[in-house]
Amino acid sequence: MIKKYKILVADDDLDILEIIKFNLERNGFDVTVTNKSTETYELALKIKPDLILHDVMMPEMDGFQVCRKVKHSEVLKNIPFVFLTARNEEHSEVQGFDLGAEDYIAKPIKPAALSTRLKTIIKRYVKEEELPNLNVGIFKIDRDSYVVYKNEEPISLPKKEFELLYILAGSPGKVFSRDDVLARVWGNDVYVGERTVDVHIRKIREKIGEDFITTIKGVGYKFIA
Amino acid sequence: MIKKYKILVADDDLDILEIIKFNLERNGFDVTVTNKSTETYELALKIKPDLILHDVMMPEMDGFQVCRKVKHSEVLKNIPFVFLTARNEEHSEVQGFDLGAEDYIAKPIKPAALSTRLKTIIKRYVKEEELPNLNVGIFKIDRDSYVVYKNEEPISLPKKEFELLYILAGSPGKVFSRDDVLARVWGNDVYVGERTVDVHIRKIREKIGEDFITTIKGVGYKFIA
DNA sequence: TGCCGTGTTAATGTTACTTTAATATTAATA
DNA sequence: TATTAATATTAAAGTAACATTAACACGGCA
Repeated sequence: MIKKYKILVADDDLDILEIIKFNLERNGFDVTVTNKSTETYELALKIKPDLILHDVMMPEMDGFQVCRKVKHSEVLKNIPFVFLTARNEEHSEVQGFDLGAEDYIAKPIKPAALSTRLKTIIKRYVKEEELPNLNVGIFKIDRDSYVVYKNEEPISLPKKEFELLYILAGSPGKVFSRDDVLARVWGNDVYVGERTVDVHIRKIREKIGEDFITTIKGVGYKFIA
Repeated sequence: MIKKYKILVADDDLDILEIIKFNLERNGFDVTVTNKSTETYELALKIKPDLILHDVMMPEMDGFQVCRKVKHSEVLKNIPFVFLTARNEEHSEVQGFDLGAEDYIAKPIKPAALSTRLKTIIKRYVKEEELPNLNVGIFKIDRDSYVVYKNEEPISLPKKEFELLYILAGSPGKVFSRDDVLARVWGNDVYVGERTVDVHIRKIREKIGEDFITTIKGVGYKFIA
């Protein structure tokens, strides 16, 4: 499962919203938009975005007000808040605003740059939980190199097979239903058939041997060490 | 990656700020400006500039006061602090000020000269971290000469190819995503497409041989020793 | 000025991974 | 052992990811 970052975008210009949404989604973000800054806070509470991208100049509430409100919320205050500013607006005003370490992006927006920039900002905040390498029985499962060692023999697995084995081997003996596996390897919003899991299990068994993953009929699969 | 130096500029004249900002940015600096000397210190704490360029004569706090404050901060005291002085101000006053090894620049400013001058000053302070040469398997990667030796055979690589190989070979076996590579070789604020990495990998493989960089589909590339 | 080397992009080709669907096999149980 | 449900197996279709090539832009330099 590739972590899909959620971005909340607020701008009163519907065209800009459209452009941003289109481009970010094409780059694998999960995008929610609003054209009313009064809604930003409620929306943020609801969807818990990984980043808020907010126009500075908006009717009713400006970006600074929204930012302050967000930063006073226990739940939301750790979400990076990025300002969108028109080129001729006062950048210094943004810079002077006590943002913690917030950032700002100037319009007009360069789509290619935007995704990269946001990813960088998110990564700075959300320190990816480092998933540990595993040592289970005769197997060593090494995420750094995407290689599984059976005793000393290196076996290279493609992504899905690797992640599936990683989940199973992470809790040896525990049975995972196909639904569990799909949720954890494919993610909660990807819908593929359950038989797909069977096929991947087949591939893994071919590569690491038949004796390490057992089937519990009517339940699912488990890894045995 | 070319290190992009951050300059913090303080001057009460907005026109001068504009000119300086424009010219420094054109020369590849990352520029933050303020027209309030009372803000300099806070801003510096926030953005950690590589150099502070500060007008001497400013309302509220003059440059000397700001400089003193900065030099008393554990975090900031190693940042070079450069004074901007009007031609008819007392240079001797600046020279007499106990600056450590600070510098000053006289207005009116010659844009072309400015960038060069600042670069020189920064380099004097910021001793570039010395990256070590690598010996990995049959390869020797020599930063001094930008040459890769495969056994004894010297292979000359252009900059980007060299840096890319250097990153990969620096952690043999570890998989680097294209994003990782872009961040580390191109830097966090340069936006080129991911396919660019593929092309460079191609060039490197052509030169050092096909068997040393492996592709992990869906993940990235790794160097094997 | 024109050429060469480097870096980037875009277009196209190719590979191999993923998913599905069809069929076979196995296990439970009556 | 016949029936059924569940899983295994396989091949084929679909797709995503990567490889390759060519074209262009740009700067340095003869």
